[in-house]
Parts: sequence; C-alpha cells; structure tokens
Amino acid sequence: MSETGVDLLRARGLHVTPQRLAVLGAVTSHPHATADLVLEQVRTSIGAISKQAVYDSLSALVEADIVRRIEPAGSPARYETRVGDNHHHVVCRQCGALADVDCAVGDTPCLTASDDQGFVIDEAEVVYWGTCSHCGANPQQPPLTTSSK
Amino acid sequence: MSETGVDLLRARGLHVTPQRLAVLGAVTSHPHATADLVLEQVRTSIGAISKQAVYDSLSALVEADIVRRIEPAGSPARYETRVGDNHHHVVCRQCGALADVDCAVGDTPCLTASDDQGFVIDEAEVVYWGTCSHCGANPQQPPLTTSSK
DNA sequence: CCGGTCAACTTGATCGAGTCCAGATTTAGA
DNA sequence: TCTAAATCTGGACTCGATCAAGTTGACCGG
Repeated sequence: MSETGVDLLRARGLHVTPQRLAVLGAVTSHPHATADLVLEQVRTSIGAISKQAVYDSLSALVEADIVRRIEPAGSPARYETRVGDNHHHVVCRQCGALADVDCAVGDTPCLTASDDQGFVIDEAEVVYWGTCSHCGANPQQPPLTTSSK
Repeated sequence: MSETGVDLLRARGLHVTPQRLAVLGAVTSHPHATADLVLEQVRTSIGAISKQAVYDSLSALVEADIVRRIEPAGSPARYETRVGDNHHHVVCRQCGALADVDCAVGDTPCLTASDDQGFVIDEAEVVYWGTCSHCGANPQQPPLTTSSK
C-alpha cells in the first residue's frame, strides 16, 4: 500500500510530477481505461491536464513497465496496471466490454508457435472474442455505440 | 480452382461487380494487405475505384466469410483470404512484418478460457510478438517507417 | 429483350485516435 | 540556490476509417 506511485516512479528514475501520479492513479482505479477516459479522470482529480501530458505519461509508464497497453481491434488503446502476470482478455463483439481472464492452461502453451518463421518470439497475446452476459441477454439492444449523434 | 470469385460472391448472394472481383483478387495475391495497398492494387488492375468502394467491398467480403480482417496493435487493418483454418500471426515489433503460423498445439487449446466471466466465447485470436529475422540481423536499421517524408 | 428495383459505387466531408512541434515551466542533484 | 535536463501546454496536423447524398449498374420478372 505504501507503493504510492512516487516509489514506482523514483525506482525507474522518472521525474515525479502530479500529472504522472494522477495518470497512474486513474489507470489503477479504472482498469482498461482508454486514454480519453484517463484524461477525464485526471482532470477531475487534479483540475487540468493536457492531452499531450496524458499520452506522454502513459507512454512513460508503459516504457517503465508500470502499466500495460492493450489495443483490441476496433477500440482505442486501453491501459491497465496488471503487468507481469500472464493473463489475457475477452472482448464483447457487441458492446466492446473487456474483461480479464487467466491463461487457459496455466502455463504458457501458446508461447510456442509450431513454426516461428525465423521470428524471435518474446510474447504471445491472446484475445478471446464473444458476447458478454449482458449482450447475450439483450441481443436486440446493444447498450453502446448506438447511432446516437 | 474454378472458384473464380464469381462463384464465391454468388453463393453468398452478393452482387458480382468488377470492383469486388478486383478487391478479392488483390487480397488473394497480396496476403495481409492493408486497405490502402488493396486500393493501389485494384487501381492498377481495373484503373479506378474509390476508397469507399474498397472499404465497402472488404466489409462485404468479411461479412460473407470470404476474407478475414486482422488488426495488429499499432497497424492499420489487414486482410487475408485464409479463413476456416485455425492459424495465427507473428508480428515484428520493429518493422511490422506479419507472418502466418499454425496453432501451437494443433487442436484449439486456446479456445477455452479458464474462467469465461460470463462471456460466450466464439473465437480466440493469438498474436505473437517478436523480432523478424531481418530486424534481428540489423537491429540498428529499421527497414520501415523511418522518418522519411 | 426491356424496364423496375434496390444494392453498390462515386464524390466529398467528417470524425476520432494519436502524433508532432515550439516554447514556457518545473524537477533533480550538487 | 543554481544549472542542466526533463516535462508540460496548446495547437496544428497526419492517418485510418466512416458517414451522407446522389448516381450508376446488377439482377429479376414480365
């Protein structure tokens, strides 16, 4: 609990600024947040911040392995603080909802391609596509991205 | 071999137009092509087509399960004609090169998440990240996306 | 063969995510 | 405190993709 973010930043040799702390806090309290949502959250918490500062802070945090960036097809980039564990994601085709799932087999079976084509593989990313429980129950009423506006 | 594309389109009840045939041909002869590359290729083959028609044709083909759309993070969408078989992709972090790989275990081990969070999963997409043989050999000289232009 | 109907195409504008740039400000360490 | 380096601001801009209105052309029935 004493990992106040300050420690995390200091440990990486990054400057400690209110903006970065707020960005880190926003990502922590809103897993899978988009850059846009982070911007809103940070503005709520510290009053004002530029879009540029958010992107830069997020990039710095990703670079420092403090947060992880994920980009499901058809969605803007999302950020989460869970790094290091080998978990994957489920995406709802209808509403875009995103949830965490642990790796299917526990180990890392998917990290070994049968034929690596000469590539040196360092990461396997798994995205499950399907329908969330809400959309499965209400197939006619997509809760998001309706043609409003 | 007699699947001249016309048959494929007819079988799905789609109108057969020169534009769609050309788009399908471009994707067939250029696996993993971006929409932009398809546009170029089609213009070379039939002279003129609008960007809109390319996107529309590609969407129709994807909808009809004739082509598959893949969207690696940080890249524009790419299209390929291999549908039905359960293969995945390797992406080079440096140059963005993309190659096919078969599923690691042959079956579909990755299609079963340990905890589906209430989602009904219908597809598992695996993306391997790494370095291609070319970039591994020339780490200092990224062959693409240099600051030209 | 001929026309009718509706899908498909064209043009042009728009949108959203993300990046880049120049300049002002702030931080860390001695 | 002082200095160099890193960071933040605000706007313009790129790129991929989509929307909207109107015209063209493919398919079907007569």
